[in-house]
Order: sequence, then structure tokens, then C-alpha cells
Amino acid sequence: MSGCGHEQEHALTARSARENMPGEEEVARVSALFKAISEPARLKILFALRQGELCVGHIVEAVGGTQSAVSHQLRIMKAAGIVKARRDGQNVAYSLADSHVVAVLELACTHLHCKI
Amino acid sequence: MSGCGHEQEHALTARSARENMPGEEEVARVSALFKAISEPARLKILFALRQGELCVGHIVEAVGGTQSAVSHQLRIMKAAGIVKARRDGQNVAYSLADSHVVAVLELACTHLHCKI
DNA sequence: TCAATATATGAATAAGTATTCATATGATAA
DNA sequence: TTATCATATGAATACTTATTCATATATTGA
Repeated sequence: MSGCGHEQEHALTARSARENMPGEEEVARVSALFKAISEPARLKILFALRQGELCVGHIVEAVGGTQSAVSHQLRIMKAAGIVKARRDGQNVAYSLADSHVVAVLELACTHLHCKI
Repeated sequence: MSGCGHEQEHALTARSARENMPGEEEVARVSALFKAISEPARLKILFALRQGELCVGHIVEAVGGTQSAVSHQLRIMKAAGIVKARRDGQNVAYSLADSHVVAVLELACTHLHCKI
């Protein structure tokens, strides 16, 4: 396996990595969160909602695609705790669940050296 | 489409969303980044590398799975600019490309109210 | 050079996920 | 209540992505 030249240094790191490895359930939750914001179509919805609350019809206008697809995507992000919904008469208005989402987005953009 | 009750407020937001929507290419880059860190197997590798540089053999020990699968996952994360590789004799040592990655991870955990 | 070890990779299959289509639900106004 | 508009959803298909298996490459020591 690892007759690694840095046995001394790496062995400690490896042991520490095993000991500090989060459990399957926590890993799954983090995974679900990133999956929910990793599809281009959903990212566009997030970028739109960054400007403020929007009802589904306006989201469809802003990001393109069909009403059905957008609705499915909103459901996934709502289940992941990324957006929240509020019924408003015939419409349903969506908004970002909290500020962490935008912060994660902006940090990612910083990493990519892009000026979104 | 949207005879939305909040026409006045939402119309401005919707226009702003359209105007500030990043281009396809930028969306794709952000998407690729989040995809790269969204698989449980890859997340585990990131959690391991958070402790410091590790060669492939040690990563396999820390996260489980086959050598081949881990190698494929490392390739994906390297292509996404998340980890970097350094040959060290027979081994290849991997480490996190920069601190933004850990920051994104930790922010995500904050969002999920988990104490990783 | 040969054998041994560590890592990488192409191709196939398996698994997972998005999109579409048809239709259902919920709300309003007539 | 009925017609209409906005949104949601189940099921099927299409698409994308991960994992496996076999094997290739690279490095070191004998």
C-alpha cells in the first residue's frame, strides 16, 4: 500500500484523517447540499434569487427552461434547505433560505477568480 | 405567465436577475466546482486532506474504496483546481489547492448546523 | 535490466439524475 | 360552480457520472 517516503509526517496525518473523518450521515448531508447547488439550471435560479424574492413565473423568465423543469429544481433546492417558499395568492414566491448560501456562492467565485 | 400579485416589486427584481445573470461559461465553471466537491467519496478525500498533505495510498486508507476509484476521483478534483499533486519518488502526494476550499466546506457545515 | 511498488487510465457497465410530458392541485374571479 | 391561471408532481426516457476491471506508466532497488 504505502511505503511512502514521508512515513513519519504522513502517518500522523493519515491517522488524524481517519480519526476526524465525519460519519456517513454528515458526509451525505454536505453532499446533498453541494449537489443541490451544482446543476447549472439550479445555479441560475440561485443567481436570480440573489436579487430578491421571485415567484415561479418570474424565475422561469429569468433563467429560461420550462415551467415544469424549474418547478422540479425548486423542489430539490427546497428539500435541501437552500430556498424557502411562501404562497402568495395564485403564486408561490421563492427566496433564499439564509445568507450562507450566497456566501458559499461568492466564496466559490473568489476561488475561481471570477467577478460575479 | 406571471400575473403575479407583487408585479411592482418582483418586476424590478426579475429584470435585475436577467441583467445580472452570469454567462453560460461562468455558470458552468461554478457548476463544475460544486460537482467536484459534491460526491460523498470526494468529500471524504477533502476532509482527509484538510489534515494535511497525503499520498494516494494513505488517502485510500483514510477514506476506503479501491485505489482505482480514489485515483479517478483525485483526477477529477485536480482538473477542477481543488487539489494539487506533487510527485515524491514512487508516490504522489496530494494537498488542497488553496484555503478557499476548506472555507467553502466550513461555511456549508455552518449552514447545515453541523460541527465538523 | 528485471522485479516490485505506487499510481493512473481507457473502456464497459452500473448507478444516479435531469428533463419531458401529461396531468393534478390550488387559488381567483366571473 | 365553472373557467382560468399558477404551480406541482408521477412516470418514462434521456443523459450524465461513478465504479469496476484490466492494464499501462513511472519510480526505485537489486
